[in-house]
Amino acid sequence: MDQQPAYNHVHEETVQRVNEIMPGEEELFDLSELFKVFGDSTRIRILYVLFESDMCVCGIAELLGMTQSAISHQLAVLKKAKLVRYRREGKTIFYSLSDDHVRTILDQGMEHITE
Amino acid sequence: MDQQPAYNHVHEETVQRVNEIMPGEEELFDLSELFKVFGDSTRIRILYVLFESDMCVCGIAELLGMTQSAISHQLAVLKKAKLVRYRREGKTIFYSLSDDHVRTILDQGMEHITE
DNA sequence: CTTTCATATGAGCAATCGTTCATATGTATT
DNA sequence: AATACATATGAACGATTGCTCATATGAAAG
Repeated sequence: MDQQPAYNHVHEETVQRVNEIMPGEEELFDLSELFKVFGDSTRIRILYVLFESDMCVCGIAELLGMTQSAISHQLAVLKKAKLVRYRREGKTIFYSLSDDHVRTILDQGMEHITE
Repeated sequence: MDQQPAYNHVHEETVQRVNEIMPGEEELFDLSELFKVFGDSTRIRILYVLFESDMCVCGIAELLGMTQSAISHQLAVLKKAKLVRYRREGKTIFYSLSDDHVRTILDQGMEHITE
């Protein structure tokens, strides 16, 4: 008896090519989680601050005119995504950017929206 | 009478440098809106499909194992962000990628998560 | 050890998001 | 015109998000 093809509208060849390049479930999850982090203007502003200088939490809060708590929550998100590092100096904790992908990703995004 | 400085923890010089490079309110909004679009694995999967081939809505739906409605809603989001184009051919509408930033942004994201 | 300053964290709330379901729009075929 | 097919869209739902508020942790100074 005939086996029905899984796809009717798409060439089987195309299906195979797509399946070859499609990232796995876990990679897709991690990738979308990463971009979610960039998907908030407060977090983007924090990253732009850190482009210029390492800074403590209350410094960032002052500069952006937001509460310490709000900034701390967002830094936790950036930290979890490994976009920022931190070091302790006495009572103060200084945050800094962890790598260059941050800048590249933001620059590419900026290019897209300004064309 | 002495004017109190606006910021206590941050050097005035740093404040100025940050204000110079910080994108304006509208740019920040657009930028975060753009990255929100990448922040969903269904939309990322659609983009990966379109890397391989232009495709109709029901084709994408079949390939990804999702409903036509769900895909159509997400394509509307991608369309609004100008990440995809479309052309009509009879009853069918074919979607395709609109520019190369999509690939660069996804590649940079992938580099970040796989290191 | 108590106080103070810097930061982190948990609960709660309004707002936003992604999907489903039902239905509307639009194009070709008869 | 009537039907069929491809796509779009609006309402509704549970889930997630970003902030606030109150409080906890942690380090230095007294």
